[in-house]
Amino acid sequence: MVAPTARPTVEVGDPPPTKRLSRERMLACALEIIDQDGIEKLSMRRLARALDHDPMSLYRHAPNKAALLDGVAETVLNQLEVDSTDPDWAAQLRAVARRYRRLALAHPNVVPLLVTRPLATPLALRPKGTLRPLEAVLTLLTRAGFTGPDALHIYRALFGLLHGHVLNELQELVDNPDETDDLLRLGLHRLPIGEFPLLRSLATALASYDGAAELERGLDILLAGLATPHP
Amino acid sequence: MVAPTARPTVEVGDPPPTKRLSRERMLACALEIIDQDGIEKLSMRRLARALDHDPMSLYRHAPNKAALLDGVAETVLNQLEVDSTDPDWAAQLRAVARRYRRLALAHPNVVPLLVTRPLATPLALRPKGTLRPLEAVLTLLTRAGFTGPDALHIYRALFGLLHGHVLNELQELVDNPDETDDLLRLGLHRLPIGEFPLLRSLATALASYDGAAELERGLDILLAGLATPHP
DNA sequence: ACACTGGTATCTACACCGTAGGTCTACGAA
DNA sequence: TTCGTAGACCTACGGTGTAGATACCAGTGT
Repeated sequence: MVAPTARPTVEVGDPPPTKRLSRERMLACALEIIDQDGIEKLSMRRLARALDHDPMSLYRHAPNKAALLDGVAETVLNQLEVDSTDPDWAAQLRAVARRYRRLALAHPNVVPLLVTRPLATPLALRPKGTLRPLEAVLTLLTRAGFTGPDALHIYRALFGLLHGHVLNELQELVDNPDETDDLLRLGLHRLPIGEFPLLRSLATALASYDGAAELERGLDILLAGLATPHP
Repeated sequence: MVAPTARPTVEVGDPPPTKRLSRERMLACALEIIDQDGIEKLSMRRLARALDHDPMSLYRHAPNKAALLDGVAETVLNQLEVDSTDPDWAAQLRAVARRYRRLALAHPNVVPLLVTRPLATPLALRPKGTLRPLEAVLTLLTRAGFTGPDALHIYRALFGLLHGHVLNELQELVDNPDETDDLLRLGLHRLPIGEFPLLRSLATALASYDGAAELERGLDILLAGLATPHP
């Protein structure tokens, strides 16, 4: 028992040991965990452990876990650049689409959040970062001469296409990448042969999916279709 | 202490009190819960309670909760009719699309499962009910003269469109349905006015979204686009 | 110098979750 | 009768999100 009265200001480890928790740091760390292990492995406790803080401190920067997930989706979506001053609106939409695809492929585990979270929140209550791309596309299109409703229509068509495409592309994950035979690589040999003959016969076609080309073709069709008669 | 030796065959309540649990009953009940309260409110314990059984009995019919969710998605998707003998393939695709939309609107809370679960499972390991519509569309299209890869391509385009559209349409939920003013009804008055001027100005356009018409237009564009040059 | 105050970090606790493992019961076959 | 087996039930474990109490600490008024 040495100097029982001495109570130095710092004792057993600075309470905010690494750094002073901020919303950005928290969301960045959450994104990292999700990228590595998927959404369902992200828990408040694990996130706090990764940040070297008490779990409850997280609630200072997000009212609950759902809001935290919204925040993660927001940080990813905020990396989507939209140049609303581009005079060639169609080219800019193409560029946005390509960037969106790149983002989705960079964070495949976040895609369920991107497509699903908006279903849970009425539009006006969504995190502002989520609405920014929408507003940006709207200004791009109205500057190009479209009316408001038409711009909205085109925005919806574009992101419908994007969501659909990204979901398609991310499904093309491979069962056993080391296998050389497409049928085995995709695990299709497990299918009851009498029941799914066509599906089984398309092994090589399935294996040679080209996401980038597929998206370009979708954009071709969409942009051509938008040029034809008004809704 | 009366007759300590007496041990009647039925004691405190028939152990399977309501009925003899089956996979169908289990999935139907799970679907009901999800329809009412959403996915995150479905727990094994609550499902068991609703079925008047022990939670652990559920594991006799599904190896784990993820499989149960897959089963729910499967039961919904199995209600999607595809007539692969229809000689007019385009008309049949339209019909499938409309039925899919109707299904999604009937079970909006299941849609996250429909679009998300496939991301977690390689194609060949998915529940067979999930692959049935795929095989059916493929036979429809090959009977119509398309090659296998082309049929696959069209299938992907169709379901990309459908997923995108359904996600779009289900976002259009309204914040406060009693309000007459569109701006208030959508809660758009809460947006910082300087930041989202266009979005705010589109309140009435947002409020008058017509999902059925939008889908038809998407189908028009898609089917027209498929008629033009080959990939 | 002191007491007080208000915000922040931490701790404890609660109700619930998914599910591994063991036990009890009922029933068809030998 | 005995046995094997399949199904239902129970208990228990480690985890979850988060409400609420508590501990701390800077800043301010006196």
